[in-house]
Amino acid sequence: MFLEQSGNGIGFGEGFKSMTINLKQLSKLLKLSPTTVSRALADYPDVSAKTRARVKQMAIQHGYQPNPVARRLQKGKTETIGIVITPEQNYFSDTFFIDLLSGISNQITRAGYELILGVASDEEHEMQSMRRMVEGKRVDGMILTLIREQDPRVGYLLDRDFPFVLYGRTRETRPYAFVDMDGKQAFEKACTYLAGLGHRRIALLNGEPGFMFPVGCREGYESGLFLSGLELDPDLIREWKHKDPSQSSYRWTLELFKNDNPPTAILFQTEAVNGIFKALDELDLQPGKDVALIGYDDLEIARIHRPSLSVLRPQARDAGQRVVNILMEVIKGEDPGKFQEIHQVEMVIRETSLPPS
Amino acid sequence: MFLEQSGNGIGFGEGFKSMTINLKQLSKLLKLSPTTVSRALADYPDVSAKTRARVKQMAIQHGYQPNPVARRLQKGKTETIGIVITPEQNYFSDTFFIDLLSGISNQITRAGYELILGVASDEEHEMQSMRRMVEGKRVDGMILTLIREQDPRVGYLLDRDFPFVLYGRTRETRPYAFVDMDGKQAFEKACTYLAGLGHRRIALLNGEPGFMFPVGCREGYESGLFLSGLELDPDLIREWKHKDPSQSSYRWTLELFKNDNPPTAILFQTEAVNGIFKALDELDLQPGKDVALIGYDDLEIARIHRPSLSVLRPQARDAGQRVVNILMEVIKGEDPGKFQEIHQVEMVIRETSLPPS
DNA sequence: AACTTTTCCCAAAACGTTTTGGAAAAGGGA
DNA sequence: TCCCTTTTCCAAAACGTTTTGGGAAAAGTT
Repeated sequence: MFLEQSGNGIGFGEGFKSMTINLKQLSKLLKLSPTTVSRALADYPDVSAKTRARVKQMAIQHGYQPNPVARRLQKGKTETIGIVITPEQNYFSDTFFIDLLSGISNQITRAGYELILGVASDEEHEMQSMRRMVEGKRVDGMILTLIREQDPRVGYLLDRDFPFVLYGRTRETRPYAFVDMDGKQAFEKACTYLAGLGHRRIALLNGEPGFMFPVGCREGYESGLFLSGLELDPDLIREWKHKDPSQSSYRWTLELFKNDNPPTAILFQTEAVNGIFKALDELDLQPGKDVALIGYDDLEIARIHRPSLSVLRPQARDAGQRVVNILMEVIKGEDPGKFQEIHQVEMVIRETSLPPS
Repeated sequence: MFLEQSGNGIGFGEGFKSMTINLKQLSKLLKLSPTTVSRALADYPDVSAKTRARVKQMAIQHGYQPNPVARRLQKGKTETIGIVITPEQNYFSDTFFIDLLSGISNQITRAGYELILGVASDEEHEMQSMRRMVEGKRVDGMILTLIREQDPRVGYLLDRDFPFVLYGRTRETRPYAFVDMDGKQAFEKACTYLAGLGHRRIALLNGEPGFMFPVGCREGYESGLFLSGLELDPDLIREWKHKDPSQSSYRWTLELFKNDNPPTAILFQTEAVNGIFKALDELDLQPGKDVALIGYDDLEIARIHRPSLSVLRPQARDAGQRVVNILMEVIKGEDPGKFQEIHQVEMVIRETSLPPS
């Protein structure tokens, strides 16, 4: 027959046998060297247009795809990006993280790369999972999410010059690449909007300290108050817990209204909305009517709820795509410091942002 | 110096340079052949205990780890498992899917394998993403979730004898491996429990047809009614939409109570709980008091809500681990038909499963 | 002492690509 | 016709492992 090779090739047996053709077989079919076939497919100029066409046609006909493992070995690249998620902090709560992941996956696939996923139960395993990827030469680059103010992962990767991009920011003086949402600007916008409606007592139910994203939210809140000529009242700031957003936000909302001079509006991360709704319900306060609400992240519940929740909406999918594009540049050797993007956050006014009654 | 090799090895330059040692370098350090070092590390019996110890010690000292890409090429395995998720059906809604993923990731890492993730926006891309993995020789096996009654993915994989395991089941006569939750038994249990409390009008707000899991739920519901001597009333069965669980369940709940003889209890998937709560609220019915509720899946909201929601709780993490263990067997060549597991589902009685008032 | 067996090690091949460094063939200009 | 380019192809090496198929030395056996 055509193929002299024995072990390797067309033949059916027990279990899964790859029925795909490899380079050597294809080149034999074409009566060309593997070199030429490889170069033809890679559009090198030193192969004639005629044979290139012939090669490509035959490759398509036989469904030839270069074995990625072999290519990776030769190229010295894994063509793989790593990401580690931690379910404990329920980050996955809704569409937001999935949108991010969707954007990431999308671009990675487009580049012909692979996304490998680690799931870690806590900070320690998170680091462990990342080290396995990095030191085990399993990935060319890392994507980091849910960044902490002091984040050991960033130092680790910087120390060994390993390519990575943050979704978020951290406190680190050395330059690194990141894509972040402008939480500050978002909260400032929401705060001045509410103040513009006449609200004078605006509360902030913020994310847990230690993580970086609440920092920007608070800055924006404070700046918004200032721009609106309002005093900052520490009694109007509370922080919910990541492990248990609903419960903690529930308790803190009740707390807020024990105040002699309670808030007429609350800014918060939408994750915490269930607890807030529940507390308001108990207090016989109607969301939107008695208390204005603006959440950060446009989760399903925000759209569904009646009254529907006004929100700040980050474009997570776009951000995910940018993260990957940047990471590819960094992997190529570009200076990470060049890639520091802060994305604007849109405000969606729905039914819970009325003037005070 | 020690190493004659030039290109490859200890040396710092622009970008990331692997500072890890490879087999050849390690063997030179040990004055042994690469063969022997490799075999020593793999615990072959044909290397003396003394040199084995020496090799291992040196390997640890230099942090040697075999390059996975090279090993994969030689072994003809990718050491990689693929999974494709579809955010559109908001499957990710809460802890359930993450628990599953956590169990999966856990076992995969333990086996030294990798989990690669595809994110697909719809059925078509889902298939496309899977084909890329399978035909591109990027994985040794696939894990499938969110299975449909007629699921083209299963036929595709069976046709080419490619190893896979379902989390769930489908309508397919050829044998295949799966791990599924006993939704039937769960709903039967819940239904008879409610009937035992005296409920005579028990409604089912079920998942969308087309997917497989609502089938078992319905069977269990019907069987539970039968065992309790209750009539099946088609008016008490409704189906919410995957794309929009809260909205559709909200509408259907309102509908249910337009009935002349409205239900006193509802069985449903916890995903749909927000809509149900909202509808009951509007109808001035108190969950648990006026209407008993039992949900399928123990999401955060179920624990948080007051009254807390009685639920059927699948052990998703365990199931994830089993899926991987089974997949490893199938990859080894075991008959997939041998691995068909149906896991029991626990019932957690909380505050919404009281007798009718 | 002369075998046989066991122990311990290794050179070479293989996995499937891509890259390197030519070499043969074809074309062009005198 | 001869030399010089350009075009077109390819053999061999390389990527870093594991496996194959011995082979030499040491240990037993008679």
